[in-house]
Formats: sequence, C-alpha cells, structure tokens
Amino acid sequence: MRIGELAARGGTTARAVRYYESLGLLPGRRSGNGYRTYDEDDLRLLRQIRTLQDFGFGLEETRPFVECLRAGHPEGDSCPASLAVYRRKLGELDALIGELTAVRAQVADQLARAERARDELAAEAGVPGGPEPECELGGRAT
Amino acid sequence: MRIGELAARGGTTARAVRYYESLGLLPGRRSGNGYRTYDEDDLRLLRQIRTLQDFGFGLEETRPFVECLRAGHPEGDSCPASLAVYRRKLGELDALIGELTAVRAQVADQLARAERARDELAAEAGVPGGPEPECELGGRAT
DNA sequence: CGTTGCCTTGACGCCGACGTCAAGGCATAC
DNA sequence: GTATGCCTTGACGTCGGCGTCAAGGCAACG
Ligand SMILES: [Zn+2]
Ligand SMILES: [Zn+2]
Ligand SMILES: [Zn+2]
Ligand SMILES: [Zn+2]
Repeated sequence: MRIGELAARGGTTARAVRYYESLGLLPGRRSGNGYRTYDEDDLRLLRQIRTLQDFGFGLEETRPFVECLRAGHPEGDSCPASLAVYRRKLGELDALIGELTAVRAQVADQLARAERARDELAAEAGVPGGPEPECELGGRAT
Repeated sequence: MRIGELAARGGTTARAVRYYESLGLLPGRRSGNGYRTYDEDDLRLLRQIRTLQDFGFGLEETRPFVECLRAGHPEGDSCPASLAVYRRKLGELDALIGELTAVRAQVADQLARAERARDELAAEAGVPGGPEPECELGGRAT
C-alpha cells in the first residue's frame, strides 16, 4: 500500500503521514521506485495515533503506544508507559474540566450581574430624567 | 504613568501592552520625550482585558468590552455587544466541557480495559507456560 | 506519444499572544 | 562623565500539526 491509500484508510492525509514519519512514529520503508510502502501493521499504528489524537493527545504522547505496537504487543496500551500516559491525561482532563467549570460559573455570574445592571438602568430610564440609553447609542467619552 | 508601571499594575508586561496597542485595544498617547503615557482609565482598560484573558477570551473578544469602557460607560459589560460575547462564550464553554467530559470517560474506559487485560496476562503468567512479561521486557517484533 | 494521477523533497505559511534579542535614545544618580 | 535603568522601533522565534504551493519523477492508460 502506498501513502495515499494508507492515509485514506487511516482517516488522514499523506502530509500528516509524512509528518508522523518525520517524528519517528511511522516507518519510512521504500519500494524500488522510491515510494513509501506500508502494510496492515502500519495502518494499525496510524489508527492508534489518530484515535489518541481525537482524544486530544499530543503526538509525543502517542509514542509509547506506537512503540508498544511496534514491539509486537497485542494492543498499543499493553505497556506500563502507555498506561502512565492514560493516567496523566486523566489528571490533566480533570484539572482542565475543573478550571473550565469554574470559569463558566464566573462568566455566568458576570453575565447575570451585567444583565441586572442593565435592567436597573432600563427601569430608571422609564421615569423622567432617567439615564441615557445603552452603548452604541451614545456615551460620554473621556 | 509610563508603560512599565502600567504593565506591572495591570499584571502583565510592557511587551503585551504594546501588542494590545497594536491591535487598537489600548491608546498610544505619548509625552514629550516619545514615551507612552497612561492614566488610571487606561489601567481600567488593561485590567478589563486581563480579566477576560484569564477567562480564556481571545483578544478580539475583549474589544467590545474595551470600546464600551472607552465610550465612558460604567462597566465594560454595559453594552449588548459585551453581553453577546458572554453568552457566546458560555455556549462554547458548555460545548467544550461536554466534549472533554466525554473524552475523559472514553480514556477512563480505555485505561480500565487495558488494566484488566494486563491483570489477566499476569494471572496466566502465574501458571506454567504463561505468556511473556510486558513491554520493555521483550516482545516479538514484526 | 502525451496526459493523467499519484508520488518525491523542500520550503514557507498559519494561528495567537506574546518572548527575546538588537541597537539605540532619554533621564536620573553618583 | 558614566553607569544604570527604563524607554523606543524592528524583526525574528516560539509551539503544534499540519496546509499549501513548487518543481519534478514514475506508472498506467489511450
Ligand atoms: Zn509489518
Ligand atoms: Zn507493549
Ligand atoms: Zn483618560
Ligand atoms: Zn457600553
């Protein structure tokens, strides 16, 4: 199989495959005419990389999985090094989700506060001598 | 106040301040000697930018808030445009948190499955004729 | 024979938010 | 005077994961 077919079957592009090879994640065997040539094992490697990429793993983080497969082990995550990456990633995900959740709450608070302020201004505007309308409609620039 | 003091009081660097100015987020007033000069209002602008940055907003997303403040409105989020950014961001955060949570679950599944497979191999290894040890300890490369 | 299609290497572009020199000007302190 | 420290513009570097030409080779089809 040549690079185009490998890429298509792996759900990516030839350019990406060459890039993975440049990182040493995929082999660079050549056939007589100089074309890269791949077998089903290589497709497994590529699919392992893609799966992890879809999980948000960086390419370097896929290396233990790839090396595990290349060592002939049954799965890319048969090795302790791969399990360690899983665990580290779980920690990172939890931390990130926690941060994002906290930020979400803060942004929701800000929105609520700003809407409340806006409504109060609108209520005052209902009475004579109330404040001017909102932004874009004019303001007292400094 | 000159750029160094502004940056320090705003919790950032002079380089960042110049960058914000290049985007039109901060003014570029100069004093006689060519130095940039700032007042307390500018510090409010900078702090508004930093706060939103800490929330993960892109600099372009801070523009409505900054323009609102520069228009003399009481808060950066007094304008509908700012509120719209808040709401859009809430949606993005919810989407992102959802994706990350789903990924977290998948990674946890993978980890559990891999650990189970490892333990099964270890159990079989306890009996004679069991499989070889894990990765890095040897494998039948292809 | 030419045309098409896939392949090759090399190299620069992109995104965002700056960091990091380089080379020089201004102002205060000693 | 000069040493120090902050300021100026300009320009290139960073990180990741490729995209996108450019210029040319190999193979099959008609
Ligand atoms: Zn093979
Ligand atoms: Zn292994
Ligand atoms: Zn002002
Ligand atoms: Zn406003």
